[in-house]
Amino acid sequence: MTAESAVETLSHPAPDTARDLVERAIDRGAMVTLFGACTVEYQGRAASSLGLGDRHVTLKPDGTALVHTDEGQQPVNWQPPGCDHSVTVAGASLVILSERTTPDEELEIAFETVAHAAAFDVSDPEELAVTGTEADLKERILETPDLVEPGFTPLATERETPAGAVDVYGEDAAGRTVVVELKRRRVGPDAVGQLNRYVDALRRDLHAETEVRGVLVAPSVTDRARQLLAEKGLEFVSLAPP
Amino acid sequence: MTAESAVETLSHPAPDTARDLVERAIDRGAMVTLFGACTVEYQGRAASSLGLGDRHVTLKPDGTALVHTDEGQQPVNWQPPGCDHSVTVAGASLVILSERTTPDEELEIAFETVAHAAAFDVSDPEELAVTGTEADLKERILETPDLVEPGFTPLATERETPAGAVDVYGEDAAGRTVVVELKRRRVGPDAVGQLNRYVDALRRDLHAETEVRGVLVAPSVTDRARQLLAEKGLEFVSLAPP
DNA sequence: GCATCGATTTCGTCT
DNA sequence: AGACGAAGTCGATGC
Repeated sequence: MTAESAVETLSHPAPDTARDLVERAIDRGAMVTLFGACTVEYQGRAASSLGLGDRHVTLKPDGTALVHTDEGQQPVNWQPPGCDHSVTVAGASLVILSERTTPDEELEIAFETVAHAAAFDVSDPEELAVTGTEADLKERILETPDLVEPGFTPLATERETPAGAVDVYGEDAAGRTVVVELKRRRVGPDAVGQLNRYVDALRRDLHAETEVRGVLVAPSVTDRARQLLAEKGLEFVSLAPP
Repeated sequence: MTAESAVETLSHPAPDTARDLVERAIDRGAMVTLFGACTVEYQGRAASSLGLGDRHVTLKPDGTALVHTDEGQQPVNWQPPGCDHSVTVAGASLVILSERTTPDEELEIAFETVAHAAAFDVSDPEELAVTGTEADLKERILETPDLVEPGFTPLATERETPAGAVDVYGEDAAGRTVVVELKRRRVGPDAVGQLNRYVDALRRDLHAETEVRGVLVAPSVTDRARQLLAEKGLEFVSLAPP
């Protein structure tokens, strides 16, 4: 990150010229972008094929590959971090190959035409700071347990059960065990199923005479989720992250 | 998508020059990319702040915004399709603002330095064709129901229950109701919870004397998922998408 | 518009 | 490496 960051660009380069730039950029750990008409083939956990069209391709120094069309937030094709990228010229085409193992996956991008190629030297020392997450909601409850209900006492977070870890584990004013499942946003049936699994597991694990309550804490619930809560004898408390 | 796709680029432009290019590109429905040192602020469903660093920014004609660092497949910040993008100059900075309503969300990218700016005219007539999905697994079972078990007869797909839609609904050789939940890959406790919700719901809905079996079809299960299946009296059949 | 669920989910954390 | 659950998840479908 400098006032004059190192940038190398080519407009409508010949395949050989583009290959040289991409090869050098990958070698020195730069970020590469390509734009042009290409086809994309993927094989791995699934398989896909994409006919000729204009796309924007990004190769990151960590081994990520992204193929973006003009629509959508998600790339139309991609490869996760840790892949090996290589570039070759096949006839008049520039071919990008991105591969990895465990699982075996391969992404091939064949540019019939490269309209633009660029290499960027990237320096990014900063970490993203996010608020409004489930972790923030948990802290809020640990600071003010009464928000769950008067007399609630947290005893542990991430307490392990045979069905997984409970977000907040505690007891109510009457000494009954309380399992709290937190969600940062409006919840559906899946969250009720999750809470129910934990309550079930603890009822099995703890002594038979121990009463176990399950409380779902979230900003709101859907109708179906509320129905499922009622059927399972579980409770809901409306609360959002700070 | 032409042999000479329209591409406009600037290296180390002045803020005003970059603003003009970005503004014109947005107006004509082109894809915009920017690279340089910037800060990013987000407020909406959550909130985040990102200090100064080199990033690659993409603005798509459908209103998507993406901010990528040198690491990770996911953008460090973003805005989904449907947002309004605007560009202004504030002092020496180029500021990109991306906004939407329902929910109210705002992303502000302030470039201290623009190392590169580009506008791409995109034409992409092709649709992605994917195989190896859950839908492919479903088709496989409908074609050859014996893969679930000899004598299995599918009666409906996406059959509605009070707990959600069942992937494949049918009956076994003895006439018992069978609920099949499909997963394209190895499954954990969540899938068992899902299947259990459907089975529970149907046992309530159907007459008391009707026996309901639940079968999870996936390539494999985790130990915990297998344990939960056993506790709930549910079954597992190993099968992968074609 | 909301609800539900799949996804080549990705990502972080912990075992 | 695998398991488990969160995510500003996104995206597709149905109501």
